[in-house]
Amino acid sequence: MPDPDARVFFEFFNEIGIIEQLSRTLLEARLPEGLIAPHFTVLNHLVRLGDGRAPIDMARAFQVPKTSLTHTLKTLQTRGLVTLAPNPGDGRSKLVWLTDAGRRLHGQTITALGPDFAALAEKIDPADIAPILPVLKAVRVTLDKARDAPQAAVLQSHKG
Amino acid sequence: MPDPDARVFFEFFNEIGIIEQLSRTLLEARLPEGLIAPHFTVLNHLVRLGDGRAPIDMARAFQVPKTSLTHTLKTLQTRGLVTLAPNPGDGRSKLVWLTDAGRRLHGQTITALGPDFAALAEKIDPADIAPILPVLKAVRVTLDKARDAPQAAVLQSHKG
DNA sequence: TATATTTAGTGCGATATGATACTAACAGGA
DNA sequence: TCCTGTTAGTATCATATCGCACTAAATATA
Repeated sequence: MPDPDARVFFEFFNEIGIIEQLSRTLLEARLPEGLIAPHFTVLNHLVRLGDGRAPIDMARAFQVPKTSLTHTLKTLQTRGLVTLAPNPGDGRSKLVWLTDAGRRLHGQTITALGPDFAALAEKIDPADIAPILPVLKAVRVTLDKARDAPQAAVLQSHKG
Repeated sequence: MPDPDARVFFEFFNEIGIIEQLSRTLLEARLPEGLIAPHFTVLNHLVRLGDGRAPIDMARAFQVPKTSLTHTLKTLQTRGLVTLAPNPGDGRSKLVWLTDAGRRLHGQTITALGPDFAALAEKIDPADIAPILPVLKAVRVTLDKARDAPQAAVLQSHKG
């Protein structure tokens, strides 16, 4: 690691990884027994962007293999948090809909996280967080494009 | 999510999660078949902080259950990247040592990531990343303390 | 239209993660 | 020293992740 630029990114991704793990643990402490972060991610996606979406589109959005999403959706379906219906526009596909229980659980989880974020806000000034959001977004978009760009084959996995 | 402060943190953790996944995919594309991010994390920890460490200390450092680390170490051991020896100072414990192959693989992986980081540096100015590292570190430390603080029992999982 | 290719979803198997429960070893107090 | 509680590691089991291969449906091409 002789290159100082590379070192900065290396440390950046290291911090990202640790924070992701800590925040995931926090989220999962607020979810009902047996539900983990990926389940909430699906609910959150459907609430924020609207339900009635195809699993394949969600798998792409989350950058996970479609087999993983199939499994996640099966658990959510079993617990009555989403329903899967045929996609009228494409016989191969399905559409995922939130149930009332799913929508309710999402709201309850957000509510349960409120005190945690309030406590965090006492230690970390949100005004320090807001300005770094655009940087994070730029990194995310760049990594995302690199993954999709054909010429950046080196960055591609065989997920899909 | 009525509280604007909470919203900032929510979006922050959302970006963190996505970047973590994309960067993990990138790292794993640079690792040999069958090795994934947690394996590299162990090698990196031992190279940077020195080997001859007890598994329990590493489990705490990574915030993973010790059973998960046992499994990770078993794979690294099978592939000849680390060795496990008795801990002379504690009969219950062991010490993890890097093999030459393990140290070599770590270096090779860093080298392999060089071009990726160089490409990233063309899109994202490292000078924009450096100043946010202290903020990320502050968030990480705060979450970490919250997890350990007894009075913040709500933040605690039952990992350990 | 007929055929070939691509795509959405899933079954299956291998590996990973983590909760529970256990053993062996350490540590503190009587 | 003995006893009690704690701690490090692991076996086991349930669930999660994801690559591979398959089916059915859509799309492209001849």
